[in-house]
Amino acid sequence: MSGERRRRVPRRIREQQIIDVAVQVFARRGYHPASVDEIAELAGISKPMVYLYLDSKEGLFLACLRREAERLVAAFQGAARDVRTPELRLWAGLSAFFAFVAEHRDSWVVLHRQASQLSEAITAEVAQARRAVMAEVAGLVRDGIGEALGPVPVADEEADFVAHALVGAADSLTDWMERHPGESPERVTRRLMNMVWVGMRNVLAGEIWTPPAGSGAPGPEPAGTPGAPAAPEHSVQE
Amino acid sequence: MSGERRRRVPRRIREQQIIDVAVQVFARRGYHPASVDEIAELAGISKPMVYLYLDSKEGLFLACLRREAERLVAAFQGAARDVRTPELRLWAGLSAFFAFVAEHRDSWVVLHRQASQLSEAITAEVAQARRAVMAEVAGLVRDGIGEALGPVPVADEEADFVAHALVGAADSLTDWMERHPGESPERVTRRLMNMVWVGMRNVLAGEIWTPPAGSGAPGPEPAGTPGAPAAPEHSVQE
DNA sequence: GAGTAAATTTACTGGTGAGTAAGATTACGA
DNA sequence: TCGTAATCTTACTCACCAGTAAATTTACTC
Repeated sequence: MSGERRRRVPRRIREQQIIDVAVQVFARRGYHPASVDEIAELAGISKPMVYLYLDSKEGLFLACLRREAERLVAAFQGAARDVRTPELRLWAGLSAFFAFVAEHRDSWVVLHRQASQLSEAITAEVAQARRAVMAEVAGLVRDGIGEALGPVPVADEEADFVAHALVGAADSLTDWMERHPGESPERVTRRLMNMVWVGMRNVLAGEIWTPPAGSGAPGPEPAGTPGAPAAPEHSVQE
Repeated sequence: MSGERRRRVPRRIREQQIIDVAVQVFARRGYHPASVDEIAELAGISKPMVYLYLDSKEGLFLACLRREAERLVAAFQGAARDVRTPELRLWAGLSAFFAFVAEHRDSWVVLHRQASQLSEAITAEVAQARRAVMAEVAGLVRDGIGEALGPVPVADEEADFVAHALVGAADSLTDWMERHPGESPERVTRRLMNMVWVGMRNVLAGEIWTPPAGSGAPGPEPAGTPGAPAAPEHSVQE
């Protein structure tokens, strides 16, 4: 066959190669079922190299986590930078998120789906990453709404609520995108923004929608609309 | 305590006891790190019993999955039944969901977080359960909007989009609830409904919100999509 | 071309956990 | 009372996999 001898490669590069493969394998199999042997083999290397460079399986996973999280956050912030209004920054951030996931599906799987049932350190890392994203989004929300709505005392709690809903929706829409390859990240973003933009303002300004009273529905009755009209009229001050 | 001899128990009951424990352990540790030995021990039973009744670790997990999914769907549908308008049904369904998660956190963890990186059969089961939930929600959305908006041609695709966003948001808000124990499921539901109700109509009626044109908007999409046939990239109708 | 540090390998250990064989014990009806 | 079917246990096997010891080879420097 080919006389292709396995060339030696400096540590930095090898590390990245290992992490590249590891992200794929972790995404494919999940943390525990993934074996270091397989990762080493796919990386065209022997197992002790992995341990020499990344310390342990957990260390390897942490490295994957950190690198991919950094990339995602960078994409998010990079898109939002240099954009004037907070509304547009939110748009840009979401758009970048969808584009990122569309292009680096493995990264997203590792970051999100796989990182639950792991040992302390990892769980902490993931939780921190998630908190960071939440904070970022919550900030955009707060700023965006603050500007659009004027000096309204926007409680952090409210912004946090909106951020959670937004991130969760975006995350879930990731699956939807997978089944609709024709959809561009921009289009998905537009739909999502359209879906929540007005509502965000409502929530942050205090709740407006209430479940129409009566009608064996759960909960107390604020008794706002007696006849339970199908669509509670919203203050859509666009 | 001491003199208490271990009574024999008929199969049906033992199975439920085993599943009870398994749900806890799977939720706590995750699928792979969970050991059948531990589950057996906590169930006050020896390992072969588990294999006799549930066939395998995978069978055990599947049993957990099926039971908890059934419970969740039952709660969801039970709440929506006997409610007149679709809008209220959606409200009732979401409310029931939040109440369920608040009360059976382990069930939700098993159903959602743990069920990703597993062998064929399990992945399929989970995917099916998720699809069922999505379909349910999408149906409510379509009906609710259809009634509120009159005879509008609501594409299934649009309803599916909204359903994904809704379910994802609800899922994520689960975490938010954990950090806000004072919040009742009803209140969370109200906020979420307030946030998306108007937007849903917008999305289903065709997109309204568009990123304001020009303004140095995010253009970080250099990679060629110039000839994209499916989605007109810059349909920024002002 | 030595000399040296970095890159890399072969060949192991030890522990853990899924799954099972073979049999012991209890309830329960005829 | 006795049989028998269901319930339950002890005591294994076997494979897989994280992690390591010790050496071996390559590249780079002087």
